Amino acid sequence: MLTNSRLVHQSHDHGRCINAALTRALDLCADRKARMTPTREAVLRLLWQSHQPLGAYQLQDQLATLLDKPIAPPTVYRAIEFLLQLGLIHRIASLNAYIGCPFPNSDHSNLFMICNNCGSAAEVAHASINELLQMATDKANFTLQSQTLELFGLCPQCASSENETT
Amino acid sequence: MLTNSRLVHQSHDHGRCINAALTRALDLCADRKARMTPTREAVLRLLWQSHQPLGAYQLQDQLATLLDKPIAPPTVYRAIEFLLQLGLIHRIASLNAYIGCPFPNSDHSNLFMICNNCGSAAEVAHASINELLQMATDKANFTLQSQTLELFGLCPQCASSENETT
DNA sequence: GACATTATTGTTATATTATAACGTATCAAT
DNA sequence: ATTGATACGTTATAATATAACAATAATGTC
Repeated sequence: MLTNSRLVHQSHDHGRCINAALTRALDLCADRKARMTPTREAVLRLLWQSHQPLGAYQLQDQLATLLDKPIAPPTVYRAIEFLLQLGLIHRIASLNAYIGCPFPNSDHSNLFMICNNCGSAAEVAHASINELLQMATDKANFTLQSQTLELFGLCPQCASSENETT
Repeated sequence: MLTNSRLVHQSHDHGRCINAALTRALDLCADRKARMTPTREAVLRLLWQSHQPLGAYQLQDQLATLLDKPIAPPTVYRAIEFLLQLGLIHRIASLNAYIGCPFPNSDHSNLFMICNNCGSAAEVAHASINELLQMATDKANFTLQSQTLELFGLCPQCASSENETT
C-alpha cells in the first residue's frame, strides 16, 4: 500500500512537496515532449499549495491573483485537462475538484481518502484492492477499464480532535 | 457478492423490475411514514425504465412528458433528494446521474460497474471489498464514513460485440 | 532569419448541473 | 374546521464545464 497519507495529514515542509511535484512534472514533460507553460505550472503549483482538492473556479480566482490578470474559465480548464492527461493531477468526481498526484509515474488505479472535516485528500495505491476489484469484475464478465474510488471520513487529525471536544 | 449484474446486462421482463422496485419503495415509505407522492413515484419509475443512470435534466424532460405539464428543476431535485434519503436510488458522481437501487433494504456500501459503451450500470455489494477498504483506512487511522466506488469498462454484452467487430 | 506549421492562449458566449428563496397548495391530526 | 407540517410551484441564480473562433507564441524547415 503506497500512500501519502502521513504527509497529507501532518504538518510538514510543504515547500518541498511543491518543488518535488514540479520537478516530477518537468521530467514528465521532457519525456513526453509536452510544454510546461507558465499557466500550467501555476495551476500545478496551486493544486499543490495544500493537500485539499480545489475546484476549477477556486483555481480561477487564485490564478487571476497570482498572474495578476483576468483569467477566463477555459484557460483554467485547459490547464487542468493538460495536467490530467499527463497524470500529474486527479479529478475528484464527488467534489468536482482537482488535486496534485503524489506519484504520477506509477501506472496505478488510485483511491482517495478525503476528510469530511478539513477537506484534505490522501491518495493510496493499494494493489490488493485493485486485485480484488479485478476479480470481482472478472467474475461478472465485466471488462474493467478505469475506476473512481473515493472514501470519505475523518483524517487522523480531525478524528482525534473530534474525540477531544466530545 | 450480491449484484444485479446478470439482470442488468441481459434482456429480461423489465416490467417486473419496475414493479418490484415500486413495491419495495412503498414498503419502505410505510415503514418510515414517508409519502410516495405522484411526482416521486414517477421519478422512481423513470429511474427504473432502464438500467442506465439518468441525469436530472433528462429526468426533467421525461417527467414533463409523462405528467404532461412543465416541470422545473427544483421539483426534480426534490424528488431525487427524497429518494436518495430513503436509499431507493443512488447518485453516480462521475456521471452526475441517478439510478434505482436494486436492494435498498440492505445497509451496504455499494459499488457500480458502469458500461462505457451502453451506459448500463450494475450495482454490487461486495463484503470483502468493503472489509479490505476498512482495513486499509484503519491502517491509515482514517475513520471511514462513506464511499464512492464506480468502475468503468465494458459490460459482458458490449465486450462480446466489440470482439465480433474486431 | 523568414516562413509555414502547430500548439497555446484569449475572448465571448453558452451549455449543464444544482440550489436559494419565497409563496401556494395539500395532507394529516386533532 | 383549524392548525401545523409537508410537499409543490415559480422565479431567479449559483456553480461547473465546454463550444467556437480569433489572436498569439513556439517550433521546425528551408
